[in-house]
Amino acid sequence: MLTANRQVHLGNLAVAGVPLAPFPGAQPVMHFSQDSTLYEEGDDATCYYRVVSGLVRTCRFSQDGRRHIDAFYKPGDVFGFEPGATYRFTAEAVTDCTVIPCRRRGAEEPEVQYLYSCAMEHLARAQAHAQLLGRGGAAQRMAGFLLEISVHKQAGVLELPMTRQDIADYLGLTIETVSRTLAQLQKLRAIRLLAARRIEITSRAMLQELCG
Amino acid sequence: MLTANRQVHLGNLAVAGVPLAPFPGAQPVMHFSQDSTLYEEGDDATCYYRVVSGLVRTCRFSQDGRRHIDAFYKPGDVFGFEPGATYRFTAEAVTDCTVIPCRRRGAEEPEVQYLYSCAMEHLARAQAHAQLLGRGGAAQRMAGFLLEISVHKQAGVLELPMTRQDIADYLGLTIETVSRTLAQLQKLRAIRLLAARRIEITSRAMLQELCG
DNA sequence: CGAATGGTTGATTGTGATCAATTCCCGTGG
DNA sequence: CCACGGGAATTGATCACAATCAACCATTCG
Repeated sequence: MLTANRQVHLGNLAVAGVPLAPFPGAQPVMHFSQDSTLYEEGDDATCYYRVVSGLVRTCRFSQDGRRHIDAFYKPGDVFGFEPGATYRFTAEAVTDCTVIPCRRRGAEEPEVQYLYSCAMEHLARAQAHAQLLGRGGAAQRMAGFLLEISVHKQAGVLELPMTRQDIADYLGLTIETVSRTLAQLQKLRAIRLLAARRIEITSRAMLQELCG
Repeated sequence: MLTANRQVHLGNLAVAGVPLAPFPGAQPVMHFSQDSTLYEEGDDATCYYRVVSGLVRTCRFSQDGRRHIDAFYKPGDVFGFEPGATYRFTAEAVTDCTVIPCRRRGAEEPEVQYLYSCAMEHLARAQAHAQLLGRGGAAQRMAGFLLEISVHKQAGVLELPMTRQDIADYLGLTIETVSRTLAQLQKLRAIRLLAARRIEITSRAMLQELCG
């Protein structure tokens, strides 16, 4: 088992001990296994989802075969709502995961109120992502990514649920560059590579300085 | 005069002849001259705005001095609403422009309904921007940019209100690369450079193929 | 044990950044 | 009208960084 979010209690909808806001119109939970597809780009956007456990990615493919990862969603995050009638991204399970689907209804209250806050949350993330990609260097992007996924983590040790390819496609780099850049950050004493998927952040300050 | 949106009628709030949706809580219009600042990152986000005429950019500076342009807003677009209490970007006038400010009120109906659709619109744009920046080549980014700003334009000739530096900061490139890439696209017969700020799109299909 | 997958490391190439002149475009003033 | 000046844009030469191509290593699984 890659992920181990043992604190999930479906009964009261709490993740890691933190109770979640009510999720209007929730349906029974669904399980997906690693690398399976939750929905595909172009499908009718009948539902949006909240992640209960595991990690989900939304992505899209260019016609030259390159994959662009739009975002990662961790427990508590909501994804899959759309301005239009169809999904603009494909959603896939990075790890085995559990999600709560929720039928889209015709923009009633208080659903809109809730969705609005979600949309703003997503907006901020997408803008941050664009800024990350606009920044020149691989080190800057990598530093930004590490800070992004380690936010809300007080402990210095990160478990990365995603592969190097996932990271590369999220940062607009190649796996080789991701690997080299991590090695380089380790040489700078900003991080320590405990294992391929385990990273200790030894100097958050240095990462922040790197990504500006 | 750089911009010439002569069809603006303030009386009935129409832009280029197309009537705009009502703008709840609108205040008297404001004018800003080229390169002036509408608000700065960190200011209290008291208002959001709709562009009546001209072009507005939202941007942010990294501590190494590099500028990242988040988005351009043209007549009819709404910008400046925020998840938090302060602006996360600086807004500047690319050209002389006129905007309608609107006080943020405490999330009442039907304001939220309206803001929700704006947020989703912004979200889609920010995601598209991130994807543009994630794509490798300068030609791909440039092609994507040209398609983006020429959408809703049937005529083949584009008037660019922004400088090469603006384009560069939006695409995460340098002005030299922007210039060279445009020249290259011209050699491919995808566009024709009529003047520095006038571009004719001769093959939209080729641009689409380039950016995938 | 061998195959498969994911990750790292090395050598080389290619693309865009950087540094450095020019050229173009406009508005101004003689 | 033309000369001039200044900002914007283009073009050229070189350099740096990440992509690519290619082995190689580590771990897991049959």
